[in-house]
This record gives sequence, C-alpha cells and structure tokens, in this order.
Amino acid sequence: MHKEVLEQLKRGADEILVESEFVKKLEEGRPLIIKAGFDPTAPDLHLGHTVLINKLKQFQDFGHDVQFLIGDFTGMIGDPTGKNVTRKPLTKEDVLDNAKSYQEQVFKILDPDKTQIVFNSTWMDKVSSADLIQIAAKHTVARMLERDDFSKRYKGGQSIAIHEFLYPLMQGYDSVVMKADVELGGTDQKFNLLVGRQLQETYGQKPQTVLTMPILEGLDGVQKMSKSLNNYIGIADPFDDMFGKIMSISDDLMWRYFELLSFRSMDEIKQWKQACDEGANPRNYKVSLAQEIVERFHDASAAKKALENFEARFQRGAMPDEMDEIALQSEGTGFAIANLLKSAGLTKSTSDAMRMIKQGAVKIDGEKIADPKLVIEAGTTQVYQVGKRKFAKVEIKA
RNA sequence: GGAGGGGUUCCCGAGUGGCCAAAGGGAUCAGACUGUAAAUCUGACGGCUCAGCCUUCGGAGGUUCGAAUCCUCCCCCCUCCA
Repeated sequence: MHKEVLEQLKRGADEILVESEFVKKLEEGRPLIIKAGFDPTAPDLHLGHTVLINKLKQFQDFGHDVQFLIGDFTGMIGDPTGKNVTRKPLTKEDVLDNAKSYQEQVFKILDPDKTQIVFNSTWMDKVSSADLIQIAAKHTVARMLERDDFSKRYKGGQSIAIHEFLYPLMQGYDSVVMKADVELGGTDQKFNLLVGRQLQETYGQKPQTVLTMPILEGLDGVQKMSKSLNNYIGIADPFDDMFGKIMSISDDLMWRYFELLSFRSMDEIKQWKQACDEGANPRNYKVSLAQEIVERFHDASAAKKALENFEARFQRGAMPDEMDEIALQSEGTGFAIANLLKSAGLTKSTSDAMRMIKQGAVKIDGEKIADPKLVIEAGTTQVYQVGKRKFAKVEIKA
C-alpha cells in the first residue's frame, strides 16, 4: 500500500531528501502539511509552473494538507535564484495583484476547498529586527556561499546585496512557522529548501522532507519553459492555441510532458510508449495529451472542438470556422495587397507582406497569389491567409 | 580617487573611410518534406508609395565628395588598482 503511494508521489520527482524520513512520515497515516511557496512575480502561469502544482494535487488527493504559500513578503525581497543580477523588488500593490491572479489560475488544478492559501506577510510582518537578527544568526556566510549562483556572482565580482542572503532564510523560516512536513519546489530551489530543513532543526522541529521537481522544457525541447523565451504554453491560452502548441512538440518531448503533466497512470503511459516503439503513430497519443490538457484548463467541449478544428485545418486544409473579420476603407480604386495584409494584422509591416507574397505564403480564398503589387478591388470580401495559421476575413468598402 | 576596455540591426558577435541595410551564429518567419511532428533542406529576416527610395551602428555636434568606421563633448556598462 505505502509502496504504491510512494511510487506515485515519486513520479517525475527529481529528488527526495530524505526518502527514508519521508516514508516514515507517510506511515504515520496523518495528513502531512505540504508546503509550496510561490513568489508572486509572474501572474500568468504556464504549464511549466503546473508541474509543481500537479504534484500538490497528488498529495491533496491522498488526503494531505496542501498549503499554498504566496510569498508576498519574500516577493518584495526578490528571490535571487537563477539570476546573476540583483533583482528589483516589487511593490506591495504588484504583489497583491499577482497573488490574486495566482489563486484564480491555480484552482483549475487544486481543489479550492482543500487548499489553504497562506501569505507569509502574516507572520513576517510581525518579525522584529531583533528576531530577524536571531534568525540570521543561525546561518553563516560560508554556507550561503555554497549556493552556486551566489558563489558565481561572488567570484565573478558581481554584487550580492545583503538582503539577497535573507531570502533563503526567510523561506526557511516560513517552514518553521508552518511546521511543514514536506516542501515542494523546482530543482533550482534545492538550496533554499534545504535551508528550511536546517532552520526547522534549530527550532526543534523535525526537518521537512524536500521534494524537488524538474524544470519543464519549453516547446523547443531544450530551454526551460518561460515567457521571455516565448516557448511556453500558457494555461490561459485559447484552446485552439493550446492544442496546437502541444501538437507541435517533438515526440521525445511528448513523453516528458506525459510524465510531468498528464494525470494518466505511468503504466498506461508506458504501454503507449511501447506501442509507439512498435510502430504506432505517436501523433495519436499526442492528441490524447493535448485533449487532456485542454480539458483541464478549459472543458471537455473545448477539447473536442479543438481537435475538430485541428483536423479540419491541418488534415483537410479547411479554413477555421472563426476568424477575425475586418473592414477596410478602400483608397480610391482599391487596396494594395501589402497594405491590406498589414492593416489586417496578418503581417507586421508592408515589407513583411511583400516578402510573404514572394515566398508563396499568401492565399486569398485558398488561392495562392504571386503578385506583390496586386490591388484588391473595392466591394469585395475575401479570406486572406498568411502562412499556415494566420487568417482574416477582410471586406474592402467602396 | 587612478588606469584600462567597451556600447553594432531581437540576442550573441564581426566590421577601423566608399564594394555596408552592415559577415557569421542563434532566435524568428515562410516554403519543401510530414503526423501543423521533430530533424533536415531552401529562402527571408529595418521601413516605405518596394527592380527605386528613406531611416539605422549609445546621444549630440564636427571633418570629408563620402562616416558604424576619423575628431569633440556627453550618457551608460565592465575590468584592474586604491
């Protein structure tokens, strides 16, 4: 029994420190306090963020007590993790706005009735300067410099502000206050999570189990999923986009996504993988993944619709049912095609439009055009397409 | 406070008076091939009234027939020393 539960909780996990302690805690049979902290800097969550949230859900489904910590206090410090420059602190208003958006998005996965949302300002605001110094006294500079990014910056002659040293301490102190049994975090959080263990011990608590989850790769399959790299699937993406983005990932990456994002059992996933190794078309399984994800963040009918649209457009080459409809006023005799495409938002400039036409990427009502100087007559309404996915219905008013 | 190095088109990075809208790579976009796979190949990649024209190389001036390249001042970043 425990073995099976442990196996499921370990799914996708990078490391569990310390596993033997973790097993003991599970065997106690009580609901464990599961902590996961979020720095409210990025209100638009993407699938990369959900890896951790999915893990929280698993714990929740097993009856544990999930505490979703919004680091509204620490957010103002700015977590230095993974950065090689000092971060700008957020304002109180930013933090609160972001936190609210976090809650809305996270409840698409977690059960709102079983999830406690906590803010660390609740207790951090009450910590006095003297308290703070006491907490700080429990750690040493040498230990802080064990952390890779700190030591790199230190050796590289880059600045480390004192408050950045406080961040891991505050995060650890959260664990003390929350009496966390388990803390979840990305692999990049390992150091901070371990500080929590140490601090809990000095406060006479049993140190928390640290469970780290890997960082999800983005659509390119190499770099981590992130908004700034534009290789992300946002959980607020429209269902067609979400579906399409998942369909565009490589087969290798698909199995990774299955492990970290799907709620299907690993047994089932392994069977599917084997089927593909034996010649089945991976595309079909990718569809299942795409549908599961779309259903999670939209609903079943959206998932169905997304598949229908996808098949219509890319397998039968049909036009999408819905597209932007734009009306443009003709300029005298008509409208020059390049300007039309730009005005309709299909290309970013007329130069770009010219290039697209020369490259054979532009179609009008499904017919490829080649003349970049084409003038569209007034009084027509046609469907313009640039590349595979950009469409608009444009009316030229006389 | 002293000495030195540097800011180039989305990013990295070449370019030291004309052949520079600026090498090369990355990212991106399009086309081919497909499962909208991935990979690969081909092409594009400042703007425009597009075989031509206009605006870019930290900013402002100047020299020159001609400046990303030379000069002056200013702004910003980095390294070493103190």
